[in-house]
Amino acid sequence: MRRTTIKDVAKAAGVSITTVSHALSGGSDVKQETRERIEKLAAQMNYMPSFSGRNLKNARTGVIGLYSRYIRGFYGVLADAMCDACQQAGFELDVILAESGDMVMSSILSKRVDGAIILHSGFGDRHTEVLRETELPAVFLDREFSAGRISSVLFDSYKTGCQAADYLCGLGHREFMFIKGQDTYDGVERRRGFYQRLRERGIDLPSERELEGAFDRTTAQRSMERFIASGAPMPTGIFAANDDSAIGCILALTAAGYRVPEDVSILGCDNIELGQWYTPSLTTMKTGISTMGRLAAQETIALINGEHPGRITKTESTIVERGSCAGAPLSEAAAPVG
Amino acid sequence: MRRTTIKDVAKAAGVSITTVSHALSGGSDVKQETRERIEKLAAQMNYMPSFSGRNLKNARTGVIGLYSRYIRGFYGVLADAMCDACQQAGFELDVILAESGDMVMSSILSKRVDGAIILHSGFGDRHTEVLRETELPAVFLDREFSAGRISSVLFDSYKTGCQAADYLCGLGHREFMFIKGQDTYDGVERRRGFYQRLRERGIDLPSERELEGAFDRTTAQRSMERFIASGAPMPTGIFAANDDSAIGCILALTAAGYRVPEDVSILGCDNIELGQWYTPSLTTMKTGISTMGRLAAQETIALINGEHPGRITKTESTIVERGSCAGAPLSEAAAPVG
DNA sequence: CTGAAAGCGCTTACAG
DNA sequence: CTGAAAGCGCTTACAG
Repeated sequence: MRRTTIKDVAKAAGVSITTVSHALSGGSDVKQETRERIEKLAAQMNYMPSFSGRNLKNARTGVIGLYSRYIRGFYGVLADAMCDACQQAGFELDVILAESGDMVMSSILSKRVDGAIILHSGFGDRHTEVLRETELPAVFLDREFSAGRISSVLFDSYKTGCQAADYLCGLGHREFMFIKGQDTYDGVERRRGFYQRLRERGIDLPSERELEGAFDRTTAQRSMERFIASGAPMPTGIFAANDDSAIGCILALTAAGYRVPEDVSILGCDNIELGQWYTPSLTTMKTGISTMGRLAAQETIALINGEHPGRITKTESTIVERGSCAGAPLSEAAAPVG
Repeated sequence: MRRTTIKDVAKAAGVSITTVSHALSGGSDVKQETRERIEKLAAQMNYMPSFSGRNLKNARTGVIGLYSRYIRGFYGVLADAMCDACQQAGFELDVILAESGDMVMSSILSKRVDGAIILHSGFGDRHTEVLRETELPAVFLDREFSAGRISSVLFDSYKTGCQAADYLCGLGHREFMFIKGQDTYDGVERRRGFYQRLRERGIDLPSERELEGAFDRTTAQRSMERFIASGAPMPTGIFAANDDSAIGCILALTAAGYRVPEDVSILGCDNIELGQWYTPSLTTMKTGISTMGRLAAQETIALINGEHPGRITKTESTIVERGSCAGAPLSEAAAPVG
């Protein structure tokens, strides 16, 4: 690969590299004529300062890194929102796909980014401790942690769980079921809020009515099929830890002859696009992924600028009422048709 | 931010920076005992060679850059597949979100990546010319171009268009419609193949039966509504430039009383996830996004390794038969029910 | 307004 | 087996 350096430009312009640097950075005084000549030459020669050369002196890269294992789906929406916020502030967003927490840490320790946004299940307490020692501005999206220059930006998933309970209770339901997600921050908190609010309302959710799930369609579907096969009475209000699980549930229920929402109401969480096209369309909790992405990027930038120390920010959810929830049926428990 | 450098490690270990470098890079001979002491110290001190320091000497970054404007949806699936292929070859994939072609070019000229995968509508001929001069290994995903160290990896969208025509003709259709996409490589080529194959079969597609679309649901839906309102006879076989447009069409048609696929068959393109859940489920051309991502990453790596000069690779589509296409109805033109 | 020089953190011949 | 020295491409006091 051919690389044009500042030396080449200096030689072509007949000046020192110092003058080229000055002319191009625009900072210090350079004679108008000289500056123009250099700028023209630089453009002509496709000169662009080397990232590494510049960074070695500056200790500032101008890039914010988003560290994750995947980038499809949820992550992509998040990243697009972050990108907008970064560009507005003059930063570039790099999505750095890392297999392990160690790889995330290595990349951070190699001083490639001015700030890091971390959403990686492989990033453990050990890494967090190192991160804190480096004093690099960083934002977590999947755990509640703050210190020095480290913040967290999260969904208020506990509250979301509470809202879910309130909504279903408001429709008159008294018999509930919860479809678990994975043991991530959001999975745990949504569950905790849902149970807590039911308890406050004097409603007990027995453990056999908590079904296994993994944030995907299939696991929830299988769990529900097993529950149906067990012959246990079907509750009328179901909260699934996310939309995919809710859809898996609906699939199993309708296959067994239950009507949604007439017999059973199902409330999802996330507001994925598919939800509005599904039949029945999915009633769900809208968590606001783009908002979170924007907030996370802005928080990272604020941390880089030293505007305030690390802190925890939470964003709230709103309900999206569609076709999968209705008032509780008159009889205590739901039964399949025919 | 605190930064541990090779000097700190050298001082702590009581050796020169040369020895630290040797010990950590693993290459040259260092006494076993010394190496172990240095490795232990480096780990303890959270030392990791600076990306910039190392890169300045090496002229090799170990990173492959994916340059695009967005990362959600389609792009995310692509990036995840690329990431797998990159990691297998010891490269890191960075997704660099750039607003403009100039930004892509600047990033490339700043020598931050060993190879670039480019999927950016803002990257024009002017940029391509500069790219060629830099001799940086690069792969385009959205144009047919090859030279020196530049390859293209593409969907064979012309052939996809041909297959679409063959499939609908095979079902007995003779009256067609095409829903346009945008003027991207794939949009243009899908159209070209579809028309060409119809022509070969002696079928003419009059211009009033080419409807405007923009690869999204809404534009296609509006176009179809206008067509219906015009009172022109409805063809029985429709090929939409992508799945979103196909869904827009179905929305407009069913709202007007047409039955899909009994009255009108609709064939999409892309095989998006939604297609299988939609009612009717969408018959579509599966283009293989993950395959393309993997191929693109492998091609970039081959170019970096100098295995062969730039070239053009195309991947083919396969039909996914579902519920939106059926045999042509007996009457010449479709009519809405009731 | 311009330039010589130091130095950022590393690697790599080269000498010992 | 170990280290002094040069140099990668830049920026930034500093001198003139």
